[in-house]
Amino acid sequence: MVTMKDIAKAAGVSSATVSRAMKGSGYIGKDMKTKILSIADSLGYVVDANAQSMRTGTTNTIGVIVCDIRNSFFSMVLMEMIQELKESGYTVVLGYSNEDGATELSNLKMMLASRVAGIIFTPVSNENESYIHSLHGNGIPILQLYRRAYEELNSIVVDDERGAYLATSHLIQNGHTDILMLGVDSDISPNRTNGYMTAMNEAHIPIKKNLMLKFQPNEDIKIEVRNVIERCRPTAIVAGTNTFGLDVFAVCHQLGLHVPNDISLVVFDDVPWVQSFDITAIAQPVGGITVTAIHTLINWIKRAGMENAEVVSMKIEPKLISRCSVKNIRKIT
Amino acid sequence: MVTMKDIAKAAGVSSATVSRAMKGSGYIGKDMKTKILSIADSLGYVVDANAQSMRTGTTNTIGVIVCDIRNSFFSMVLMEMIQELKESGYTVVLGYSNEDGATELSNLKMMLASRVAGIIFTPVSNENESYIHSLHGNGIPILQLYRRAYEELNSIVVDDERGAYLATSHLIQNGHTDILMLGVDSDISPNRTNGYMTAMNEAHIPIKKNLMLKFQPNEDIKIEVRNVIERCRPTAIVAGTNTFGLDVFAVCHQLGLHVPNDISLVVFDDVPWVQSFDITAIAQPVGGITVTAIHTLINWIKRAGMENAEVVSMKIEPKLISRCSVKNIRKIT
DNA sequence: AGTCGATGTGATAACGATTACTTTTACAAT
DNA sequence: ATTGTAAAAGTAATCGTTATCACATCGACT
Repeated sequence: MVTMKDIAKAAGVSSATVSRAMKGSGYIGKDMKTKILSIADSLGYVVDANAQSMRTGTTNTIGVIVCDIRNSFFSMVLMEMIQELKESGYTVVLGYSNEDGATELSNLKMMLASRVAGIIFTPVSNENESYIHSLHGNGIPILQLYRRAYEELNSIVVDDERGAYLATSHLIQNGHTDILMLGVDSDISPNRTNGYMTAMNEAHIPIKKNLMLKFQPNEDIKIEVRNVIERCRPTAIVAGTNTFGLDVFAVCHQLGLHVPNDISLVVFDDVPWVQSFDITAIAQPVGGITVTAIHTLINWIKRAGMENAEVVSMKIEPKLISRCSVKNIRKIT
Repeated sequence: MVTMKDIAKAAGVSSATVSRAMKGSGYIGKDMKTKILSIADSLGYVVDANAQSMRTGTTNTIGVIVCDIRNSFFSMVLMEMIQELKESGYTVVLGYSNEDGATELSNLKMMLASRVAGIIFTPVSNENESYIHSLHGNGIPILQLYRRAYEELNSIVVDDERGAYLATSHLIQNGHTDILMLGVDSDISPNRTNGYMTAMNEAHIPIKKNLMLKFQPNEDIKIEVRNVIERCRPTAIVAGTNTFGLDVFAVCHQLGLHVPNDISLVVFDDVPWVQSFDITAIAQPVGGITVTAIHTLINWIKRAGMENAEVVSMKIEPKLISRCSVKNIRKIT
């Protein structure tokens, strides 16, 4: 590898001058600068980011941990983040927690070893609290995205409760009362089922416990959903994640049920397959929220040292996108 | 941040001893080792991977560049890779080329700056040849995955031509002759349409040029597909990527056509939505190929210095998974 | 003429972990 | 008692970059 020393030798100057030419900082002669840059270019010089960060004590690396890449929603989020971070000059170190706390922890440790300048992650649970705190104590800005497991940490989330409320209300407005809610079971966000309950209560529809279920985010729920559909015959379903929505379709296919004629469906997250199959969806604003998250984090990084005591906790409004997967079954009056 | 020096001071030894205790290499007393490790633990010590790599001249970082994360297939590939690399002790730096050569190049440069130990990527085109060569010249093992843009570089790909052949043959066996091929247009892999042609020729079915199309991998092909379907009324479609498959469904929905009754469909890549909607698919073996790719790359890294002149170029067999999206329209004889 | 300040460059010391080399210690073999 | 040898631990240099300090040059102004 070509180093600054090599360039210095070729240009007949010291490596300090080469450094100044590269960064454009400090006093550097105009001619010398162009000369050095052209030599560097011809030798194929590339900075050693590791050496750079060791000397400066800072890196331009951001750690990102996603909980589930199979869920297209998180793929979209990841894509947006990478693009935005790259534009801001950051390198992304990627971890994958697979909804598992221990894996999340080992990823966090790896990122600390890489001396990341900040971390964005979708927490799996709140079981890594002490470690997260030690990171925070080390001055590493941490941002929770889409889930808020740690109250005292910065977070940007979508109002899931509101989303479930919108979905359920929409179904109620279309005449449905036997609505199956496939919620996410997690000590972090029991919110989606709350929204369901609010909408049902508001419409004075009694809630049947058999129709309000909670599952692990990465659970295969086909068998249970099939049982519920056969036993309770709901006329509509709210799928709390888009993978749950896929499972619903698989079950409907097994049972010969058609959406929306036999059963209506609203799905969380407006991902490509949901769009192509024209499914009514609760859209979480991926683009906006992601860019906001990145810029927020970068701001925290830049004013390191300043105590940013205030915990930022943003909550973003989801939208219902009405498409063709909901049938109006209201009796004509 | 806690350094080895801090631990050394606390333990009353030199930092060299601390280093030996950490690595377990060289001569180190048993008691001293446990003592040092416990002190390190209580102080919350974490190695500085940057300092480590500067000193040793090697990193345990692998660069991964994906071309399209929206395509669930690549999400699955990425997920597998991260898990496998993590198990092998590597850190992943992620780049996203978005099917764009210039973006690919800037990602490659970033990775060189990070002094990655190796690169796995799905090339966009062969336009970055000279830069790729310079990386190779710098002794960085590079592996092309799923696409082979650079002949002289190691590659692991699936036999796309064979996949298209399987898909087309399957449709022909089910009585279809007017088969629309939605291929991928790229100077890298014109193979999928080749397989289509082979199958058609074998069955002595004349190929209509209107039915053999090529598109950019990330192109929105809905309008063109709609036009072709309306004009040519094919009875079956081979979607060369699963995003093309989604577009086909969107168009069918617009036109009121149902799969498989009105039109049959075979899709490339056995991703979650394809499984849930019970679509006949050409499955590329994600798990196997990915693990193979990782291990291959790690082997190259480990025996750096040895000239590994032979270019590894693996081609893996795709499989047709027969499901419910193909209708048998053969006349009963 | 002499002082000041602005500018250009060199020399050098870190950053934190590793390692070749050296020193010390312990203990066995002669 | 002396030498030999292996284990344990210390010393210091090194990786590539950059920040700090020092030095030199030049023009301008009192």
